[in-house]
Amino acid sequence: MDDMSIAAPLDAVSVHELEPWSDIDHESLKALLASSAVVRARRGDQIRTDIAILFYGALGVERSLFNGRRVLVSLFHGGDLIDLRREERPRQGRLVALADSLLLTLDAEALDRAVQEDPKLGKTLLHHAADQSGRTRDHIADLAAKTPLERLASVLFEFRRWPDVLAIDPGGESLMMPILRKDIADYLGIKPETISRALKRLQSAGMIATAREQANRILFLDIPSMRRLANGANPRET
Amino acid sequence: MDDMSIAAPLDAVSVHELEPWSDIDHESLKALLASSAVVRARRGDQIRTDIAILFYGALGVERSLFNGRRVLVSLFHGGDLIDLRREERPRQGRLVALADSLLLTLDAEALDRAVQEDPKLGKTLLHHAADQSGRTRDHIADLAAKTPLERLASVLFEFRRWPDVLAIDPGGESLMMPILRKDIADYLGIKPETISRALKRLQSAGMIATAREQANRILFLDIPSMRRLANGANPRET
DNA sequence: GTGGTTTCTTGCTGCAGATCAATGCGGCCG
DNA sequence: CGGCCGCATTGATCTGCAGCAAGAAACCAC
Repeated sequence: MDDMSIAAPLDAVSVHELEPWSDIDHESLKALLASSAVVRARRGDQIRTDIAILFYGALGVERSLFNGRRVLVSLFHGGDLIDLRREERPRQGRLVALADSLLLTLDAEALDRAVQEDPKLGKTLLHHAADQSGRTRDHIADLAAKTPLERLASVLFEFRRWPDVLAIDPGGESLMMPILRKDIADYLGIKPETISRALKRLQSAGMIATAREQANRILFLDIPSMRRLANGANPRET
Repeated sequence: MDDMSIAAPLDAVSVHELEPWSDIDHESLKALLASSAVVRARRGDQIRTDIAILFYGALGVERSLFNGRRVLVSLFHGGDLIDLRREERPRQGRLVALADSLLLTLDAEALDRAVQEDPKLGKTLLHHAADQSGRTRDHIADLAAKTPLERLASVLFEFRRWPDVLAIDPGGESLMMPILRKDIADYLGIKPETISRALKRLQSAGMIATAREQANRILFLDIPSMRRLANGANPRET
């Protein structure tokens, strides 16, 4: 991993506190951790691992086209299990940190063994895979058919589900933007300028507000309208 | 399944001739087929099954937004194994036939059993899943960052890999458009008119030609340029 | 603190693709 | 054989986002 440092070793107990992994048998987790490494990544670092558990932060799979065009194919947040073993041709996608992150890199064989020993782990993994494939389909629908305004509303709801973001405001009435405008733009297939303008439109429509003194904090004022918008309703119809 | 008819039963031998399934042990396949139904679907039919092997034709997962906007989230072709069991919320996607198709609907439990008995089947399934997730990522990159011209070039290469299409011209120097313009458009996130115009541009650029007397047949004239275009090179740079 | 760098916002302009509308083409059925 | 219906094409116009550039704000290192 580029420019990444190995952080203080993590013990099974603290991983246990991470919501999605809390029901895994303590011993299985411990064995798995024995083959793992805790890694701290800073924004911009590339991460060269096939399998990882993201503890907190934000990662993305990045692809570059000619003319400097860049796409973020998918986003990962705290609690996600990332498994890129299936990735076809190499060079087609790089895993990069979009925010300062803490993650656990796992050994493929150790994971396979742990799954065999603890059926609950297998179930958790499967559930995560299903969740991620669902997110992927949602994302395709966003990219194929939605306006920038709708895409932004959609991604704001996505952020609202991120545990890191939730932790700051469990009520869910506000969120801190977890990644840069540029990265949101590359994820949504639009330009940062368009994000700015779309945020302004959401404000003047009374759906959101920005917190004074915290420009990067978004307050949700009208969640039902936002939801309709995110689902592809015409803004004039809401 | 709407408006679908059960076709004459298929025997293991004929499924065996389908390329991706040819290395599966004959007995495993036979057991699996015992729990299956061969179904013929016409263009437009909705298919209500979680698991199917597509024999020939074209299927797509369709989503509808408000304002009549429609997205084809993914496309399947002859030889594909379709497994929608993981599909999250229902109503979010429907499996529909985009061309007259012949498929084998499978029983989930029988498939699981067959996988346990024949490791090769499991390997084949995994390979297919990896292939499809790769296609999905390619598709996201297309939607997020490519121009309509590039998207069209990209989907033409995708069609060129379809066995049905290949069967007509094994050399791969031409193809019959396997699905309607409207469906291609909904898959690429553009309008049918734009497809027409993009095809014309590819013609005047000398990359393709249409066969006389067969308007729907595309002849590839300059595959390297097409490939560069599909990969996101600027058309002026090719 | 201060200076420099990166990120975000705002204004202006141009153009690619959507939209609307008309025509062309082909298959199918009476 | 002729008429109809669905699909594809072509043309003309409109609009929303990209592109570019300047300025403001936030962030970082020192």
